[in-house]
Amino acid sequence: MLRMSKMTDYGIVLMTELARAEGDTRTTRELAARTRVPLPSASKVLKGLLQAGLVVSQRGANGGYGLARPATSLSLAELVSALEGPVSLTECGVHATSAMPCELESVCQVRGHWRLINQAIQEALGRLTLADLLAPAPRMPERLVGLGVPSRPQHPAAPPNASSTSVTGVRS
Amino acid sequence: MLRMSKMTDYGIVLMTELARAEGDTRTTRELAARTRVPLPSASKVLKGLLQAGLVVSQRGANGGYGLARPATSLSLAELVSALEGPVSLTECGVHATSAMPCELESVCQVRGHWRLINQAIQEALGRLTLADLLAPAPRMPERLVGLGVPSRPQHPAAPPNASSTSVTGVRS
DNA sequence: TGCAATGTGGACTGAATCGGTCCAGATTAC
DNA sequence: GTAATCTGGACCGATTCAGTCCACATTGCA
Ligand code: SF4
Ligand code: SF4
Repeated sequence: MLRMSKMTDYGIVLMTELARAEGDTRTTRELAARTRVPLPSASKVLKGLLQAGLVVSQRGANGGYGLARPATSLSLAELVSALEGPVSLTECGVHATSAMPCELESVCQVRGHWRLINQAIQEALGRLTLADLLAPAPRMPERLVGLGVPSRPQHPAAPPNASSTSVTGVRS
Repeated sequence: MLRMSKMTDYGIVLMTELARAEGDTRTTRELAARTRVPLPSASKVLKGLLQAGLVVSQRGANGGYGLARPATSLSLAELVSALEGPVSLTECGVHATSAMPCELESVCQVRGHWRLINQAIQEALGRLTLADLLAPAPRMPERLVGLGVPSRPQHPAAPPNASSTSVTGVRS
Protein backbone atom coordinates (compact mmCIF):
# COMPACT_ATOMS: atom_id res chain seq x y z
CA MET A 1 0.00 0.00 0.00
CA LEU A 2 2.39 2.71 -1.17
CA ARG A 3 0.08 5.17 0.37
CA MET A 4 -0.53 8.79 -0.22
CA SER A 5 -0.77 10.59 3.10
CA LYS A 6 -4.28 10.91 4.41
CA MET A 7 -4.03 14.67 4.47
CA THR A 8 -3.45 14.66 0.75
CA ASP A 9 -6.47 12.50 0.29
CA TYR A 10 -8.52 14.91 2.36
CA GLY A 11 -7.23 17.74 0.27
CA ILE A 12 -8.50 16.20 -2.91
CA VAL A 13 -11.87 15.44 -1.44
CA LEU A 14 -12.17 19.00 -0.20
CA MET A 15 -11.15 20.40 -3.55
CA THR A 16 -13.81 18.46 -5.37
CA GLU A 17 -16.39 19.69 -2.92
CA LEU A 18 -15.11 23.20 -3.44
CA ALA A 19 -15.36 22.74 -7.16
CA ARG A 20 -19.05 21.93 -6.93
CA ALA A 21 -19.75 25.55 -6.10
CA GLU A 22 -17.71 27.33 -8.70
CA GLY A 23 -17.57 31.03 -8.17
CA ASP A 24 -19.08 30.85 -4.72
CA THR A 25 -16.80 30.59 -1.73
CA ARG A 26 -17.33 27.93 0.87
CA THR A 27 -16.51 28.24 4.51
CA THR A 28 -14.27 25.66 6.14
CA ARG A 29 -17.15 24.48 8.27
CA GLU A 30 -19.37 23.91 5.28
CA LEU A 31 -16.74 21.91 3.47
CA ALA A 32 -15.93 19.83 6.53
CA ALA A 33 -19.57 19.10 7.18
CA ARG A 34 -20.32 18.00 3.63
CA THR A 35 -17.29 15.80 3.28
CA ARG A 36 -17.19 14.47 6.84
CA VAL A 37 -13.57 15.49 7.09
CA PRO A 38 -12.80 16.42 10.72
CA LEU A 39 -12.94 20.18 11.00
CA PRO A 40 -9.45 20.91 12.37
CA SER A 41 -7.87 18.71 9.77
CA ALA A 42 -9.83 20.32 7.01
CA SER A 43 -8.62 23.67 8.20
CA LYS A 44 -5.03 22.52 8.19
CA VAL A 45 -5.24 21.11 4.70
CA LEU A 46 -6.87 24.19 3.32
CA LYS A 47 -4.09 26.33 4.70
CA GLY A 48 -1.62 24.22 2.82
CA LEU A 49 -3.67 24.46 -0.32
CA LEU A 50 -3.69 28.22 0.06
CA GLN A 51 0.08 28.51 0.29
CA ALA A 52 0.38 26.36 -2.78
CA GLY A 53 -1.78 28.88 -4.57
CA LEU A 54 -4.49 26.41 -5.48
CA VAL A 55 -7.24 28.16 -3.59
CA VAL A 56 -7.96 31.76 -2.74
CA SER A 57 -9.26 32.92 0.60
CA GLN A 58 -11.55 35.62 1.82
CA ARG A 59 -11.09 36.50 5.44
CA GLY A 60 -13.49 37.90 7.97
CA ALA A 61 -17.19 37.39 8.23
CA ASN A 62 -18.78 35.85 5.14
CA GLY A 63 -15.32 34.67 4.27
CA GLY A 64 -14.34 31.33 2.85
CA TYR A 65 -12.29 29.54 0.28
CA GLY A 66 -12.65 29.36 -3.46
CA LEU A 67 -10.83 27.71 -6.32
CA ALA A 68 -7.93 29.72 -7.65
CA ARG A 69 -8.47 28.46 -11.18
CA PRO A 70 -11.30 26.76 -13.02
CA ALA A 71 -11.58 23.10 -12.19
CA THR A 72 -10.84 22.10 -15.75
CA SER A 73 -7.32 23.48 -15.52
CA LEU A 74 -6.35 21.99 -12.17
CA SER A 75 -4.57 18.73 -12.71
CA LEU A 76 -4.42 15.96 -10.19
CA ALA A 77 -0.66 15.98 -10.44
CA GLU A 78 -0.62 19.54 -9.23
CA LEU A 79 -2.77 18.68 -6.27
CA VAL A 80 -0.78 15.77 -4.99
CA SER A 81 2.57 17.39 -5.59
CA ALA A 82 1.46 20.50 -3.78
CA LEU A 83 0.21 18.55 -0.80
CA GLU A 84 2.59 15.64 -0.76
CA GLY A 85 5.71 16.83 -2.50
CA PRO A 86 7.09 15.67 -5.82
CA VAL A 87 5.41 12.53 -7.07
CA SER A 88 8.06 9.86 -7.23
CA LEU A 89 8.01 6.31 -5.96
CA THR A 90 11.75 6.27 -5.42
CA GLU A 91 14.12 8.63 -3.69
CA CYS A 92 16.33 9.20 -6.66
CA GLY A 93 15.53 12.09 -8.92
CA VAL A 94 14.17 14.30 -6.17
CA HIS A 95 17.37 15.27 -4.40
CA ALA A 96 16.25 18.77 -5.09
CA THR A 97 14.86 18.59 -1.59
CA SER A 98 18.31 17.51 -0.47
CA ALA A 99 17.89 15.66 2.81
CA MET A 100 19.22 12.23 1.96
CA PRO A 101 20.02 11.31 -1.60
CA CYS A 102 20.00 7.57 -2.01
CA GLU A 103 23.44 6.14 -1.30
CA LEU A 104 23.28 3.52 -4.03
CA GLU A 105 22.54 6.09 -6.65
CA SER A 106 26.01 5.90 -8.14
CA VAL A 107 25.92 2.17 -8.79
CA CYS A 108 22.20 1.54 -9.04
CA GLN A 109 21.23 -0.21 -12.24
CA VAL A 110 17.50 0.31 -11.98
CA ARG A 111 17.50 4.00 -11.37
CA GLY A 112 17.00 4.92 -15.00
CA HIS A 113 13.99 2.70 -15.26
CA TRP A 114 12.33 4.15 -12.19
CA ARG A 115 12.81 7.60 -13.56
CA LEU A 116 10.70 6.72 -16.55
CA ILE A 117 8.08 4.97 -14.50
CA ASN A 118 7.74 7.95 -12.20
CA GLN A 119 7.50 10.23 -15.16
CA ALA A 120 4.80 8.09 -16.69
CA ILE A 121 2.69 8.11 -13.57
CA GLN A 122 3.17 11.81 -13.21
CA GLU A 123 2.01 12.46 -16.72
CA ALA A 124 -0.97 10.20 -16.32
CA LEU A 125 -1.97 12.10 -13.20
CA GLY A 126 -1.40 15.35 -15.00
CA ARG A 127 -3.85 14.36 -17.66
CA LEU A 128 -6.67 14.19 -15.14
CA THR A 129 -8.30 17.37 -13.94
CA LEU A 130 -10.40 18.24 -10.94
CA ALA A 131 -13.37 18.49 -13.24
CA ASP A 132 -12.97 14.84 -14.12
CA LEU A 133 -13.46 13.89 -10.49
CA LEU A 134 -16.77 15.68 -10.23
CA ALA A 135 -18.79 13.16 -12.16
CA PRO A 136 -20.49 10.95 -9.61
CA ALA A 137 -20.43 8.06 -12.03
CA PRO A 138 -17.51 5.71 -11.49
CA ARG A 139 -16.82 5.71 -15.21
CA MET A 140 -13.40 7.07 -15.85
CA PRO A 141 -13.10 9.47 -18.76
CA GLU A 142 -11.11 8.40 -21.74
CA ARG A 143 -8.23 10.53 -20.54
CA LEU A 144 -6.84 7.54 -18.70
CA VAL A 145 -7.33 4.79 -21.21
CA GLY A 146 -3.67 4.71 -22.03
CA LEU A 147 -3.00 3.27 -18.62
CA GLY A 148 -5.44 0.47 -18.36
CA VAL A 149 -5.27 -1.14 -21.76
CA PRO A 150 -2.33 -3.40 -22.41
CA SER A 151 -1.03 -2.16 -25.72
CA ARG A 152 -0.36 -5.70 -26.80
CA PRO A 153 -0.63 -8.99 -24.97
CA GLN A 154 3.09 -9.45 -24.99
CA HIS A 155 3.98 -11.85 -22.21
CA PRO A 156 2.66 -15.28 -22.98
CA ALA A 157 4.61 -16.57 -19.99
CA ALA A 158 2.72 -14.26 -17.66
CA PRO A 159 1.98 -15.93 -14.34
CA PRO A 160 -1.60 -17.16 -14.03
CA ASN A 161 -2.50 -15.09 -10.99
CA ALA A 162 0.01 -12.35 -10.79
CA SER A 163 -2.31 -9.40 -10.54
CA SER A 164 -1.01 -8.76 -7.05
CA THR A 165 -4.38 -8.89 -5.43
CA SER A 166 -3.63 -12.55 -5.03
CA VAL A 167 -0.52 -11.84 -3.07
CA THR A 168 -2.12 -9.77 -0.36
CA GLY A 169 -1.69 -10.52 3.29
CA VAL A 170 1.85 -11.64 2.84
CA ARG A 171 3.34 -8.85 4.78
CA SER A 172 2.20 -6.27 7.28
CA MET B 1 6.89 12.22 -2.75
CA LEU B 2 4.37 9.46 -2.26
CA ARG B 3 7.22 7.20 -1.49
CA MET B 4 7.65 3.51 -1.65
CA SER B 5 9.42 2.32 1.48
CA LYS B 6 13.16 2.09 1.13
CA MET B 7 13.10 -1.59 1.98
CA THR B 8 10.93 -2.22 -1.02
CA ASP B 9 13.35 -0.31 -3.16
CA TYR B 10 16.20 -2.41 -1.83
CA GLY B 11 14.21 -5.51 -2.57
CA ILE B 12 13.87 -4.62 -6.20
CA VAL B 13 17.52 -3.77 -6.57
CA LEU B 14 18.47 -7.05 -4.97
CA MET B 15 16.13 -8.97 -7.20
CA THR B 16 17.60 -7.51 -10.34
CA GLU B 17 21.07 -8.39 -9.12
CA LEU B 18 19.83 -11.87 -8.37
CA ALA B 19 18.37 -12.10 -11.81
CA ARG B 20 21.73 -11.42 -13.42
CA ALA B 21 22.90 -14.86 -12.36
CA GLU B 22 19.97 -16.95 -13.44
CA GLY B 23 20.21 -20.51 -12.23
CA ASP B 24 23.06 -19.79 -9.90
CA THR B 25 22.37 -18.91 -6.32
CA ARG B 26 23.90 -15.87 -4.74
CA THR B 27 24.78 -15.47 -1.11
CA THR B 28 23.45 -12.56 0.85
CA ARG B 29 26.92 -11.14 1.22
CA GLU B 30 27.55 -11.22 -2.49
CA LEU B 31 24.32 -9.45 -3.26
CA ALA B 32 24.86 -6.84 -0.59
CA ALA B 33 28.40 -6.17 -1.80
CA ARG B 34 27.42 -5.76 -5.43
CA THR B 35 24.48 -3.52 -4.78
CA ARG B 36 25.96 -1.59 -1.85
CA VAL B 37 22.87 -2.36 0.16
CA PRO B 38 23.84 -2.60 3.86
CA LEU B 39 24.22 -6.25 4.71
CA PRO B 40 21.75 -6.55 7.60
CA SER B 41 19.08 -4.77 5.64
CA ALA B 42 19.66 -6.95 2.63
CA SER B 43 19.23 -9.97 4.82
CA LYS B 44 15.99 -8.68 6.20
CA VAL B 45 14.57 -7.91 2.82
CA LEU B 46 15.53 -11.28 1.41
CA LYS B 47 13.74 -13.01 4.25
CA GLY B 48 10.60 -11.16 3.36
CA LEU B 49 11.05 -12.05 -0.28
CA LEU B 50 11.39 -15.67 0.72
CA GLN B 51 8.15 -15.74 2.66
CA ALA B 52 6.41 -14.17 -0.28
CA GLY B 53 7.63 -17.05 -2.37
CA LEU B 54 9.53 -14.91 -4.82
CA VAL B 55 12.92 -16.43 -4.08
CA VAL B 56 14.08 -19.87 -3.01
CA SER B 57 16.78 -20.44 -0.45
CA GLN B 58 19.49 -23.00 0.06
CA ARG B 59 20.75 -23.21 3.59
CA GLY B 60 24.08 -24.24 4.96
CA ALA B 61 27.49 -23.84 3.46
CA ASN B 62 27.45 -22.93 -0.21
CA GLY B 63 23.92 -21.80 0.34
CA GLY B 64 22.28 -18.70 -1.05
CA TYR B 65 19.21 -17.31 -2.70
CA GLY B 66 17.86 -17.83 -6.17
CA LEU B 67 14.89 -16.62 -8.14
CA ALA B 68 11.79 -18.71 -7.65
CA ARG B 69 10.64 -18.14 -11.21
CA PRO B 70 12.27 -16.92 -14.40
CA ALA B 71 12.75 -13.18 -14.45
CA THR B 72 10.47 -12.80 -17.43
CA SER B 73 7.48 -13.95 -15.42
CA LEU B 74 8.05 -11.86 -12.31
CA SER B 75 6.09 -8.66 -12.58
CA LEU B 76 6.97 -5.48 -10.81
CA ALA B 77 3.50 -5.38 -9.35
CA GLU B 78 4.16 -8.65 -7.63
CA LEU B 79 7.35 -7.38 -6.14
CA VAL B 80 6.03 -4.20 -4.66
CA SER B 81 2.83 -5.76 -3.39
CA ALA B 82 4.76 -8.54 -1.74
CA LEU B 83 7.11 -6.14 -0.02
CA GLU B 84 4.89 -3.19 0.53
CA GLY B 85 1.39 -4.53 0.61
CA PRO B 86 -1.38 -3.94 -1.91
CA VAL B 87 -0.57 -1.16 -4.31
CA SER B 88 -3.13 1.56 -3.76
CA LEU B 89 -2.67 5.27 -3.33
CA THR B 90 -5.78 5.55 -1.20
CA GLU B 91 -7.02 3.65 1.80
CA CYS B 92 -10.30 2.63 0.30
CA GLY B 93 -10.47 -0.64 -1.53
CA VAL B 94 -7.94 -2.38 0.67
CA HIS B 95 -9.96 -2.88 3.83
CA ALA B 96 -9.02 -6.48 3.37
CA THR B 97 -6.23 -5.68 5.76
CA SER B 98 -8.87 -4.30 8.09
CA ALA B 99 -7.11 -1.90 10.40
CA MET B 100 -8.90 1.35 9.67
CA PRO B 101 -11.25 1.63 6.74
CA CYS B 102 -11.58 5.22 5.69
CA GLU B 103 -14.40 6.91 7.59
CA LEU B 104 -15.56 8.98 4.66
CA GLU B 105 -15.96 5.97 2.50
CA SER B 106 -19.74 6.01 2.72
CA VAL B 107 -20.12 9.55 1.45
CA CYS B 108 -16.93 9.97 -0.55
CA GLN B 109 -17.57 11.06 -4.11
CA VAL B 110 -14.10 10.46 -5.47
CA ARG B 111 -13.67 6.93 -4.28
CA GLY B 112 -14.80 5.37 -7.52
CA HIS B 113 -12.31 7.38 -9.48
CA TRP B 114 -9.42 6.43 -7.25
CA ARG B 115 -10.30 2.82 -7.62
CA LEU B 116 -9.77 3.06 -11.35
CA ILE B 117 -6.58 5.05 -11.04
CA ASN B 118 -5.12 2.54 -8.63
CA GLN B 119 -6.14 -0.26 -10.92
CA ALA B 120 -4.50 1.44 -13.85
CA ILE B 121 -1.21 1.90 -12.05
CA GLN B 122 -1.33 -1.65 -10.85
CA GLU B 123 -1.83 -2.96 -14.34
CA ALA B 124 0.94 -0.81 -15.70
CA LEU B 125 3.28 -2.16 -13.06
CA GLY B 126 2.10 -5.64 -13.80
CA ARG B 127 3.08 -5.23 -17.42
CA LEU B 128 6.71 -4.73 -16.48
CA THR B 129 8.83 -7.72 -15.56
CA LEU B 130 12.08 -8.12 -13.74
CA ALA B 131 13.71 -8.93 -17.02
CA ASP B 132 12.82 -5.48 -18.27
CA LEU B 133 14.85 -3.92 -15.48
CA LEU B 134 18.00 -5.77 -16.42
CA ALA B 135 18.84 -3.74 -19.46
CA PRO B 136 21.42 -1.16 -18.38
CA ALA B 137 20.16 1.24 -21.00
CA PRO B 138 17.69 3.77 -19.63
CA ARG B 139 15.42 3.15 -22.58
CA MET B 140 12.14 1.86 -21.37
CA PRO B 141 10.68 -1.01 -23.37
CA GLU B 142 7.52 -0.41 -25.28
CA ARG B 143 5.58 -2.16 -22.59
CA LEU B 144 5.02 1.15 -20.89
CA VAL B 145 4.24 3.37 -23.81
CA GLY B 146 0.58 3.48 -22.94
CA LEU B 147 1.44 5.54 -19.92
CA GLY B 148 3.63 8.23 -21.32
CA VAL B 149 1.89 9.19 -24.50
CA PRO B 150 -1.12 11.44 -24.17
CA SER B 151 -3.71 9.63 -26.26
CA ARG B 152 -4.97 12.94 -27.59
CA PRO B 153 -4.15 16.52 -26.72
CA GLN B 154 -7.51 17.07 -25.15
CA HIS B 155 -7.21 19.98 -22.76
CA PRO B 156 -6.60 23.17 -24.65
CA ALA B 157 -7.04 25.02 -21.35
CA ALA B 158 -4.20 23.11 -19.78
CA PRO B 159 -2.12 25.28 -17.51
CA PRO B 160 1.12 26.42 -19.10
CA ASN B 161 3.42 24.92 -16.50
CA ALA B 162 1.40 22.40 -14.64
CA SER B 163 3.67 19.42 -14.96
CA SER B 164 4.10 19.42 -11.21
CA THR B 165 7.80 19.77 -11.37
CA SER B 166 7.10 23.43 -11.34
CA VAL B 167 5.32 23.22 -8.05
CA THR B 168 8.09 21.63 -6.09
CA GLY B 169 9.37 23.03 -2.90
CA VAL B 170 6.02 24.27 -1.82
CA ARG B 171 5.69 21.90 1.06
CA SER B 172 8.15 19.80 3.01
C1' DT C 1 -17.64 51.57 17.29
C1' DG C 2 -17.99 46.94 18.75
C1' DC C 3 -18.94 42.26 18.07
C1' DA C 4 -19.15 37.96 15.81
C1' DA C 5 -17.51 35.17 12.22
C1' DT C 6 -13.75 33.58 9.80
C1' DG C 7 -9.13 32.61 8.06
C1' DT C 8 -3.63 32.36 9.52
C1' DG C 9 0.28 30.75 11.41
C1' DG C 10 2.43 27.95 14.32
C1' DA C 11 3.24 24.93 18.22
C1' DC C 12 2.27 20.77 20.23
C1' DT C 13 1.51 15.69 21.17
C1' DG C 14 0.66 10.78 21.02
C1' DA C 15 1.07 7.01 18.09
C1' DA C 16 2.73 4.58 14.40
C1' DT C 17 6.02 3.44 11.08
C1' DC C 18 10.65 3.12 9.16
C1' DG C 19 15.38 2.16 8.75
C1' DG C 20 18.64 -0.35 10.73
C1' DT C 21 20.96 -3.65 13.94
C1' DC C 22 21.70 -7.79 16.54
C1' DC C 23 21.55 -12.40 18.17
C1' DA C 24 20.28 -17.24 19.24
C1' DG C 25 19.32 -21.02 16.55
C1' DA C 26 18.80 -24.51 12.41
C1' DT C 27 20.75 -26.47 8.34
C1' DT C 28 24.06 -27.99 5.14
C1' DA C 29 28.78 -28.85 2.72
C1' DC C 30 33.17 -30.44 3.31
C1' DG D 1 32.68 -31.43 13.64
C1' DT D 2 33.32 -27.17 12.02
C1' DA D 3 32.59 -23.29 9.26
C1' DA D 4 29.41 -21.04 6.34
C1' DT D 5 24.93 -19.73 5.62
C1' DC D 6 20.02 -18.94 6.07
C1' DT D 7 15.84 -18.11 9.70
C1' DG D 8 13.07 -16.05 12.86
C1' DG D 9 12.42 -12.71 15.88
C1' DA D 10 13.40 -9.04 19.11
C1' DC D 11 14.97 -4.57 19.60
C1' DC D 12 15.86 0.52 19.26
C1' DG D 13 16.30 5.41 17.77
C1' DA D 14 14.54 8.67 14.70
C1' DT D 15 11.22 10.36 11.92
C1' DT D 16 6.81 11.17 10.22
C1' DC D 17 1.73 11.24 10.52
C1' DA D 18 -2.72 12.50 12.09
C1' DG D 19 -4.88 15.32 14.80
C1' DT D 20 -5.67 19.16 18.09
C1' DC D 21 -5.31 23.68 20.00
C1' DC D 22 -4.51 28.52 20.62
C1' DA D 23 -3.32 33.51 19.95
C1' DC D 24 -4.03 36.64 16.45
C1' DA D 25 -5.45 39.26 12.14
C1' DT D 26 -9.14 40.51 9.17
C1' DT D 27 -13.68 41.52 7.65
C1' DG D 28 -18.88 42.29 7.55
C1' DC D 29 -22.60 44.07 9.90
C1' DA D 30 -25.52 46.05 13.42
S1 SF4 E 1 19.15 5.05 -6.99
FE1 SF4 E 1 18.38 2.92 -7.13
S2 SF4 E 1 18.25 2.27 -4.99
FE2 SF4 E 1 18.46 4.51 -4.93
S3 SF4 E 1 16.31 5.26 -4.87
FE3 SF4 E 1 16.91 5.19 -7.04
S4 SF4 E 1 16.23 3.17 -7.72
FE4 SF4 E 1 16.22 3.08 -5.48
S1 SF4 F 1 -13.13 6.80 0.49
FE1 SF4 F 1 -12.59 8.82 -0.35
S2 SF4 F 1 -11.57 9.84 1.36
FE2 SF4 F 1 -11.60 7.65 1.90
S3 SF4 F 1 -9.65 6.84 1.11
FE3 SF4 F 1 -11.13 6.54 -0.54
S4 SF4 F 1 -10.93 8.40 -1.80
FE4 SF4 F 1 -9.91 8.86 0.15
